[in-house]
Amino acid sequence: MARANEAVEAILAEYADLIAISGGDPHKSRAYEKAARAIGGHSADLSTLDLKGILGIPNVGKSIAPKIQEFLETGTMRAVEDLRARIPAGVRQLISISTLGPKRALLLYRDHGIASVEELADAIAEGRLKGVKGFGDKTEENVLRGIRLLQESGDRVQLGLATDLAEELLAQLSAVKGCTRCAYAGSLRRMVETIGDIDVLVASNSPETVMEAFANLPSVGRVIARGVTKTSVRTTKGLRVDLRVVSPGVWGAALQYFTGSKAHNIRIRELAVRKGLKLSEYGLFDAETDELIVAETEEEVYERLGMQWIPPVLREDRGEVEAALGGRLPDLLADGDIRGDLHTHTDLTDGLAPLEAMVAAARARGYEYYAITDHAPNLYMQEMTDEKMLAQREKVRKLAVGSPMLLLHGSELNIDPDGGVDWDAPFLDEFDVLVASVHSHFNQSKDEMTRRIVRACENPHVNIIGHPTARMIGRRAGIEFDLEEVFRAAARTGTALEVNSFPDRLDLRDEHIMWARRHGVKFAVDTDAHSTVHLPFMRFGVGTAGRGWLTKDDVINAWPLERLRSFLEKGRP
DNA sequence: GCCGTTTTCGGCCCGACTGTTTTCAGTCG
Repeated sequence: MARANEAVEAILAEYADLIAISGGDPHKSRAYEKAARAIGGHSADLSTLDLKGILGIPNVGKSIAPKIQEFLETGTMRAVEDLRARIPAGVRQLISISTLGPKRALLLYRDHGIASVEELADAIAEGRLKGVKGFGDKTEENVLRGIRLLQESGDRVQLGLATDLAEELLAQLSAVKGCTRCAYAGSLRRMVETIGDIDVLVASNSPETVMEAFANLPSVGRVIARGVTKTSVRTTKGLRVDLRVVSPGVWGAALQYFTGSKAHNIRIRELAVRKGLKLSEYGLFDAETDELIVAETEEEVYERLGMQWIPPVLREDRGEVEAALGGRLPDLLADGDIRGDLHTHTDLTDGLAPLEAMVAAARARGYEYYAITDHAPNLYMQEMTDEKMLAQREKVRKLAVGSPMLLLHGSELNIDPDGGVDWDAPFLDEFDVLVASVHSHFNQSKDEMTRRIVRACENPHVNIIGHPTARMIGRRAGIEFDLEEVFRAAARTGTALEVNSFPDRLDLRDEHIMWARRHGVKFAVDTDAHSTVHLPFMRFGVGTAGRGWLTKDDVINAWPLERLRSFLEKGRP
């Protein structure tokens, strides 16, 4: 269920952007940015807090707190409305283009009247920015690349956002009289990394009632189309949702059909045809007599076609049909298989929650073990020191006493341009687990980058390569390296590759996971949590791992402690 | 605008990279 925090975080972040674009005090902009982040990561739901409680959130003071209250009570923030009136939404979109910040966005708008990404693309294409201060050939090229990335993601939203919205809709729909079952289908059910629209399926004998209730849900902004079996709407946040209502008797066939993928369904239907059958969203039929054979559950449909039921995350026509026919589907990693999280942060660096809160939240998830891996000193902005790290270790050791959950003390190291990491061997020796990630120098040549990561794998202290491609979905393409060579090195050296569960990373991605697995690579499905509220992101990592065909044997944090321990030793003396 | 203290206002993540304005502003992590 979505909390009030997310909406407040979004509007404060927007205000921060608008201040920056309008040429306001950069520190003020930064203050709103910090407040937005703190609220997004705050463990309590804002709507349960009074003014005093709101003021208790770090970086929220006597100016921002009343604005939050205003927003919670009225749904708007006057200060933001005022700036929105002066700066078109399209101008704000300009700064989501990588390499384009508030200064140049302001210049483009004020001096050249460019008020949207499309207008900027046109202006560059028509050469209207030639000679404009700050826009040389290289800059134009970078901006165009940024625009392409943005346009490729189009109207798609990240998996996390779509999941929150879909679950909220399902909760509301299931309360509607006459709704006997409801679920989301489509790319969301397959846990694809970005979602174009949400497909919701309802089983009901009174479709009109359900359609009527759906069109009037609070999160629905506009009804695009309304028919007997299908209603399409756009939510207040701009995401398209298609609702389909079917009779309860054909639930399984409909769910199978609307889950897709298209390629998977084509394969399944061909299979049906060869067996003298016909499959549609209304059921599996005898092709000759049109007699209904099965339709009520997905399991029956797959079974009648002579195959195992296929988990939705596998339905991409990437070999799952053959495997299901042969009874060889993998026993996929499931949420319940995860025994611990091996990559998390606290407020000692850029996290938002103190160590104790993170540990308590992890314990509440029932983990057997849990690693704290704050940033290492070479990421200078985090201001980590040996002393701070050692003091944290003391705290971790004390917290661990008497705890049923084992605490591991680690760090997220920075892989430098040559493949080296922070600290020397004696200092590294004292950690329980070490993640190493690329945080800088993203533009090295492919060869240099490959050598860099292979060297990190070869480091006997490095257990996990964090977010291996360093991509940010819709914002930054990943770094480029020779995947084969890195996968071979990871397998050879006993270095796990991370499946980072953060919805804007999901890194490695599904195809890369499949590929790496064939080389015998092991994986760590981690959240990279910077707050207690990020720990549940684990489900997105598990979904992505499933899309990559991983079983619990492939994932080191699904292993019993002793097996994990021995992996982490990595043959060190 | 927040924070912390020097309790009343000054500092705010610090360093690197990139492209271009050839001496540094803008952007990023």
